[in-house]
Amino acid sequence: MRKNDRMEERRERADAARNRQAILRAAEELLRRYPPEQVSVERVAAAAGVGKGTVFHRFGSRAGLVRELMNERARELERAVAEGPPPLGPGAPPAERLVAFFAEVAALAARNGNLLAAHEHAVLTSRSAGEQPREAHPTYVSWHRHVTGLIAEGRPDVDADQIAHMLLGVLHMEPVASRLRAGEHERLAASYADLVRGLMAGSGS
Amino acid sequence: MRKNDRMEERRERADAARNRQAILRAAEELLRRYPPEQVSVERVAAAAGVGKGTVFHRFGSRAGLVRELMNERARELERAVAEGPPPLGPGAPPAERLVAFFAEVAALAARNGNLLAAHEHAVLTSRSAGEQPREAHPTYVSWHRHVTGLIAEGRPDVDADQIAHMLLGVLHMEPVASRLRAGEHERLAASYADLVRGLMAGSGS
DNA sequence: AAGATAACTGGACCTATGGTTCAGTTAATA
DNA sequence: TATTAACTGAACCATAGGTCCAGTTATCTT
Repeated sequence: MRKNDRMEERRERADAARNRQAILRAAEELLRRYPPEQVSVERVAAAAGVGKGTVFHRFGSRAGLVRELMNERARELERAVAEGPPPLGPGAPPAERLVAFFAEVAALAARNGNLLAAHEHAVLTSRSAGEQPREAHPTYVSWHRHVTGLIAEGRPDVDADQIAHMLLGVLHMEPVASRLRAGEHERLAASYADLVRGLMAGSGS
Repeated sequence: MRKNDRMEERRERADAARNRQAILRAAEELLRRYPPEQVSVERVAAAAGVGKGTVFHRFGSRAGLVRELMNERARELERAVAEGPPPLGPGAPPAERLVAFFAEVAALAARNGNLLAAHEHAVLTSRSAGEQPREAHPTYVSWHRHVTGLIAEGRPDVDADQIAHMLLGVLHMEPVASRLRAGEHERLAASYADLVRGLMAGSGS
């Protein structure tokens, strides 16, 4: 029921949009080069050329900032999964869709260095109480639903919900993440494939 | 090359040993009842009836304290795995040993509430640089070696090392951990069994 | 175009917490 | 009982997330 695009525009002033981008890009750059615990909000603000208050005004908290960064990255994959060509998109058998999905996720994680670790770090060091845990993150929810659905399709006898959590959680493991940062995402994808194919092929016992 | 037990005793004065226990038990109790971020070192010290400096003198850092707590818990399982009766101990086929191992680990984690999360939290919030990451923890190394060996035994064609990291990492997932805290460790164990049996039954493709 | 309005900005300030220091205390040894 | 080395704990420090608010500025209204 909004009048037009100008009303939309009014939501964010031109200078605010500029600073928003500057902050996001600065955070991205710093996180690419340093471990999360060395990237304080203040440092991000300085690199973006704004005050610390601005960052908190726009993003609410450190966690909010990192979350925004993750959303940016995850949107593309989300679309490919929902409506792209098989095996990632609809049409292929569930086992192959899962294998493709995890390969894609691994590649995404590898391309984005410390982002996952940064999110973990941000959630854990957030002092404002209202911080949502990782599993409430829209992207996580969406991925989890996708994986759960595919598992259930191929293996109606297992606890798909739980196993989906387990498989997705792997990305947050430090030993896994460090290899990801080193670019070895194909190795992770291969192991995902072994696990998933084994699971989907198995029967009630 | 030590002379006798008394020399051993000299390493820790009677009052120190008492306080050491008091600190450990206080931390344990607090972690059972509150999430890790609400259990500051100072609060532990107060509950144990000692000063904060004492805690740091004995354990080096927050992470050191939690690590000690974890070691206490893990020792028993480690022994059962190395020399206990099958299927946990030697003698059973690798797939069954893995299933038994993960069931045991899940039960251990469930019994100890927030300990795993606390360790994660401690490592991440530690400000002293020298903190070892989780995968350098002796217990983790030992578990990882065990799992790697069993996987390799049954499936020489997969990346056992990597998959072992993935399977062990599951315990640190927040959605998994929260269910664990709620006592649902059998559900986790069942899913572990599904994954492991599928993996171990599968062949090269 | 000018005034009104609401949003944006940024730096001073607050607070929590992990960690350090060191002078005094006390258990073990000879 | 004297000596010594370890233990203790309270005051202190540094850092980083988060809050505040007075001044600024884009956008809307008339």
